[in-house]
Formats: sequence, structure tokens, C-alpha cells
Amino acid sequence: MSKREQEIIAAAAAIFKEKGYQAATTRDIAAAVGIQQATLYYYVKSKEELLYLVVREPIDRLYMQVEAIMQASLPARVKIEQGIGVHLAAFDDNYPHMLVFVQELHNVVQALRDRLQNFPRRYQSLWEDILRQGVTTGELRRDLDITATALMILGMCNWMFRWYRKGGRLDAQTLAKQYAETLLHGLTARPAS
Amino acid sequence: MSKREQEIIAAAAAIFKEKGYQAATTRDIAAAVGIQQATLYYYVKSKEELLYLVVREPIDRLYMQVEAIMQASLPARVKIEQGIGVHLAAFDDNYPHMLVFVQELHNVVQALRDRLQNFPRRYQSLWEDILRQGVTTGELRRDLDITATALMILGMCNWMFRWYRKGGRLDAQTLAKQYAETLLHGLTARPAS
Amino acid sequence: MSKREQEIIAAAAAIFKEKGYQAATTRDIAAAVGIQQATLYYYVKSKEELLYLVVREPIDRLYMQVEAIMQASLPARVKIEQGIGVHLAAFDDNYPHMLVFVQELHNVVQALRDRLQNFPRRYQSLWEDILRQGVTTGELRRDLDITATALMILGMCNWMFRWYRKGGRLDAQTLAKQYAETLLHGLTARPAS
Amino acid sequence: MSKREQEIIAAAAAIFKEKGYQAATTRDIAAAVGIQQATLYYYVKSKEELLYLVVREPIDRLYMQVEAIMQASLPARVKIEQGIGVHLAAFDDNYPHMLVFVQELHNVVQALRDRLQNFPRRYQSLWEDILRQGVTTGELRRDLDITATALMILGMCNWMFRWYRKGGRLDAQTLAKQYAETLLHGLTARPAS
DNA sequence: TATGAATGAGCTTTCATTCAT
DNA sequence: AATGAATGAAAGCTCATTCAT
Repeated sequence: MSKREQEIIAAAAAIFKEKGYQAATTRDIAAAVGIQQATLYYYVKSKEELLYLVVREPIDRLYMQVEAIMQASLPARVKIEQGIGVHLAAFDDNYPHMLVFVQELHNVVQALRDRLQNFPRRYQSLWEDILRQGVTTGELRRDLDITATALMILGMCNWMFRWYRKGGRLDAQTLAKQYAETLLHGLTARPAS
Repeated sequence: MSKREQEIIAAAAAIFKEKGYQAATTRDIAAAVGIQQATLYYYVKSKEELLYLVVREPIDRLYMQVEAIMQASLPARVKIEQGIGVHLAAFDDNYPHMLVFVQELHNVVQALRDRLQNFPRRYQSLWEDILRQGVTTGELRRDLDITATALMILGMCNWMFRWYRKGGRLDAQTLAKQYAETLLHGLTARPAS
Repeated sequence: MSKREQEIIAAAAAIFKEKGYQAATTRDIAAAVGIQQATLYYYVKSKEELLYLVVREPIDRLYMQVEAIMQASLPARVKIEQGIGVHLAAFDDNYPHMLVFVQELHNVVQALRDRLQNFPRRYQSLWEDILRQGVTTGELRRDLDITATALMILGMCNWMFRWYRKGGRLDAQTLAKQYAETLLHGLTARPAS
Repeated sequence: MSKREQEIIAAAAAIFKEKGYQAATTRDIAAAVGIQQATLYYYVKSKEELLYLVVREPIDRLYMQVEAIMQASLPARVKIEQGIGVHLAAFDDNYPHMLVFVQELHNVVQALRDRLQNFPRRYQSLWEDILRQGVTTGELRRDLDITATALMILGMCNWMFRWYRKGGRLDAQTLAKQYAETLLHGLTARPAS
């Protein structure tokens, strides 16, 4: 992948993030790179392809990281902590890309979802596996609804895309720790034992 | 508000939900109501206005409900339970409208956000208030980051827009109870006391 | 069909004729009608549809006319004369339309040919029928290659699209008579009997 | 002319034939040769030049052949037979090139026609000369319209471009004989004398 | 109350061509 | 002899919106 292509993908990520995929124009993107609109098409087949390119790599990496965590032999508690950690870190590292993913996937043609091999479903399954293991080993509450809980975790993590700003008061790792702590032990104050 | 206008808003909600605001066309919406594109403009000033109309009422109602909960004299635990309850119920009752709100507001001009009186921020504050009260009374953990926790709750609730289907396995009230339970006491299995 | 639509089709015929279908632009056509390009699309679905509309009617009429001739009970000689007559008259009456047909059909998507129900093949068959009848009745030479002769007739008639100008020295009916005469009796001078 | 240049011209002929001049792209042609688009321009000045190169040689050769026939001292009947023979043979030998010529010349800028020294007109004149000679010597019917007849002959010959396929049922020489026979003596069955 | 007709602005994409290397 | 990179110009088409009726 040439340097130009990387520039284009980065610019596209930023502009998709800012305006949304539909509202972003190829002219915008080209201008951000400092090239002509036509030149964009020398590097990229279409606007939709560009969306795919923006999203592909961080998505793949996140999947593989959580998959590795899932397969490791660790207590569920640690897997959950680490999983939330890498998820939020992905936002921290690739904010525009992840944001575009979370924000746009829904409104975009099926074709893209297919090319990402139905990532959202597969990723959700990974989390369900982690939770199921935890229930099986007795570490987690037996009455958990696995699916609902997985979606709860994904919800609280993905929602970052609405408010997270790199360099803000809350950095991703601090946040991950707090989320994991609350998720595992609840908001309720524990009686001083 | 005439019956026609209500029809138009309902149709717009459905189509914004399905295709997203940008991709939805005024033609689509008119066709769904069974009128001409031009007729739309007899009832509604612009497409953006339509988005506002779709979103305004359920948003206002939700705000008022949570505000009432916040001001009631109840334990934080109950406020959180009830707050999650009304939030998810709002999705249940007005799925397309809430979804449009959660999904689209972000990409739309500032003007619209102003007309909603910066709802997202105000709504977040409400939840922060509830949490702060709980910490003050000692009911909730003293080390909570109020903002992060509020955002965590909003995240897990709003994420419903990605997967919730009325009449599916999980109804909104069951889900609300589970979310509240996990949020308050955590995933971890408690020792049989 | 509104007056505007007719204007558009006429303008399209003229411009397709002049520049060819590919080189003609929808901007050209709109300008010729005196409307905006966008207005074109209020009346016509696409450029390709426009080509179809230009070509459809004269083509259908020609087919029906020759079909009627074929089915009449007349000597082959007369059928041939009349067939050439209506064929050349079609050019005379609808020059741009027929020309567009003869010129463009070949380079244009299969879809169009399908919509015209494979006119060229069917039309050729009609002529083959006429010839076959003539051979059967003994009026025409027994050694004729029916297909080759049909194509010869179509060739000499269709070639008009390359040079015919209404109001030129040769009008279509004169031409038709001469072509029929030569076709039936040859170029060779007959001995004064 | 280098071997590469010949390859390019042949490829261009094939692609112009298949898609038409306008729809053919320089990329298509380059790809067919196995070179880059830019490399094309090392060998050929422009796409239009390429059209000229495709067409020039077979056209020139045909002209010279018919010119020689015209100037020979032969009966008109034989000249016509031979003329049709070489014309159809030109299609047989250089199908894509001749087809491109017959099909495309019309839509292309005047400049190109000039470079071919107005071939169509000159070629038509050649045939008119042949016919005029035949009338003068009394071999052909005195009432012939020379121009119309020349155009009739060109029409039936050129129309081959629409249906001829090398190796099909009708080979060019058989066809030429039949066309000449019909042209000279007509379709009408002659009384057994 | 409703709409047929029209449009300005803008979109994605294509393409012949150029040029430094 | 060949090409990777770039582009100006233009194409077909869409859409929110207007307005006379």
C-alpha cells in the first residue's frame, strides 16, 4: 500500500467521521489529501471501497485480539477486563476508523458487511463465549442472560464513539478499568467488611 | 397537528430508520404516505424539520420521565432501576423515532441540536445527578467516576437501537431488570451466604 | 404522452442521429428542448430509455406494415415492390428515428434489443417469407438463397441511412420503384423484343 | 511500422468492432495488447489516430482494386461481378477493420474523413463510372439512375457488416456470385426458353 | 388541500491524455 | 521503450425544494 493510499484512507476516515459516509463527498476527501478528485480513483475503486478500507484493518485487529483473549486460559474476570481494555484501546488508537465503523456499518449496503465477514455477529459471539465460560466455571452469576449481557458490554464500550476525545479527561485505559470494575462488581457500595 | 401531518411524521420515522436520514428521500416518504413529493412541503418546511418532528416528542417525554424520577425521593438503586426502565420503554414504544434520534442526531447540523435544547447533554446531566445523589447518601461506591458511569449507562441503554426488535425474545422490561441488576451488583457470582 | 415528452423524443432523435448515441449528451438534448437537464429526468427514466422511445414507434409501424403485405394475397413481385416502398417510406417519414435505429442498435445493450422483441431478426423473417412464397409459386428463381437475398434487400434499403436527405434529388418513392425494378429484373438491358 | 504498433492496431480494430469507437477505451486496447495505457501514446498520437490507422490500409487496398477493375477493358457485367467480389473479399479478409470503417466513420470528426481523402465519395464515384460505362455501351439498361444504383450496390455489400461471420454458412465468394447474378438479372424466374 | 412541472446544485465516476522518470 | 501517477473535463443521474395553479 503506497503512502498516497494511506493518506487517502486516513483522510477518508477523518471525513467520514466528521460528516458521515453519505454526506462526505469524494471531493472533500481528495481536497483533504491535496489531490484531484479523479486521482482518488487511481487508487481506490469507489467510495464504498474506501469505506471498507477505512474500517477493515482496525476491525480485524480488534477481532483477533479478543479472540486470543477468549482462547487464553484465564479467569473470566480477567478476560472481561482485558477484553474491555483492548476494545477501548482500539477506539483510542484508531478513533476515526472505529467511529466510522460503529456509526456507518448500519446504513451501508449489505455488501460491505459481507466483506467484513459479518464482523459484528462474530464479535458478539466471542463475548458470549467468554461469558458462557465464566458461568460454567461458576465465576459469573448463573442467572445471566448471555446474549443480553454481551450486548450490554458492547453497548457501553461502543458508545465511546459518541463522546470520546483523545486527550480528554478520561483516557481509554482508566475508563476500561472503571468499566470492568463496575461491570464485575456493580455500582453498589460494599459494606465495609 | 392534522392527521396527515402525523402520518407524514410516522412515515418519515420509519424511512429514516430504515435508510438513514441522508439516504432517505422526500420522494420515499411521500410515497409511503401516498401523496406527492410537493405535498409534503405543504405540511412540513423541510426535510430537516421532519427529522426534528420525528424526534421531538419521544425525546421530550423521556426527559420528563427521568427528570421526575430524579426528583422523587427514592433510593438511588430504585431510581436507577426505574430510569433504565423508562429509557428502554421509550425504545419499545417509539422504536423508529428513538432510533432515528440515537442514530442520526450526530450527523445533523447544529441548528437541530439547538432546537432540542441540547437534549443529550441535559439528559446525561440528569443521570449524573442520580448517581451523585447515590454516592452522597453512601448507597453507591464512593470511587465512582460520575461522568464515566453515566455514559456507561447511556451506552448500554442506547445500544438497543442496534439490535432491539419488538416482539423478539427479550422484551424491554425484562431487559431493563437484568441491566439494572447487573449494573447494581455486578456479574460476579456471590458466595452463597 | 405529453407534448413535452414528444418534444424530448424528437430532440433526442435528432441529436442521436447527428452525434451518435454514445457521443450525444443528455445536456445536449435538454438544451435542444430548452429545458434543464434535470427536467429531462422528470419525463424519461434514463438515456437508454430515451433511445428506446425514439426508436420504438417507427419500428413497430414498419413491422406491422410489412407483415400486412406479407399476409395479403398478392404476387411476390407486388409484395416486394410494396415492401421496399414502405421500408423506404419509413425512412422518409421518420428519418432521424430510423437512422438512429439502424445505426445504434448494434452498439447498444442487449436490453434494448430485447425490448424491441428482437425486431431485426423478426423483420428479416418476414422478408424471407415473402421470398419463399415467390419461389414456391414459381414467380421467383428457384435457385435463390432465401436468407442471402433477404439480407441483400435489407442492405440496400437500410443503407439509405447513410446518404438519404429528405428533399434531395431522389425522393423515397422514386427510389423504391427503381430498387424494386432492378431487384426484380436486373441491371442488364433487355433485348428489344 | 514496428510489430508492437501492428499489435496495437489489430487490438484496436477488434475492440472498436466489439464495443464501437466511442465505447472502447484506451485502457481496453492497452490491456488487450498487454501494455499500459500510457504506453499506447508512445506508439500512437491519439485514439482518433488509432481509428485512422485501423481503417486506412484495407480501405486503400479496396479502392485500388476496384479502380483497377474499373480501368480494365472488360464488359460491365464482369466488372460488376469482380467489383462485388473484391468488396466482399475485403470484409472477409479484414473483418474488424472494414466493419469499423463502415460502422464508425460516420460519427467521427470530419478531420478523419479528410485524411481518408473522402474515400466514401471517391469509392462511390468508381462504381458510378462502372455503371455509366455499362449504360454507354448498351450493356446495362438505359433508364438506370446511376447514383441510386451505385448506392444500392454499396448498400447491399456493406450491409454484410451487420451479419457476416467468417466460417458461417455463406462464404464471401459464394455470396458475391449470388449478389452479382441477382443484380444483373433480377429475382424473377425466367421462362424456360 | 394538493400537485405537475421544473430546476440549481451537486454527486460519483470515467476517460483521453500528459509527463517526469 | 515503457510506465506510474496525475488530471481537466465532462458525463449520467439524483434530490430537496419551489411555484403557479
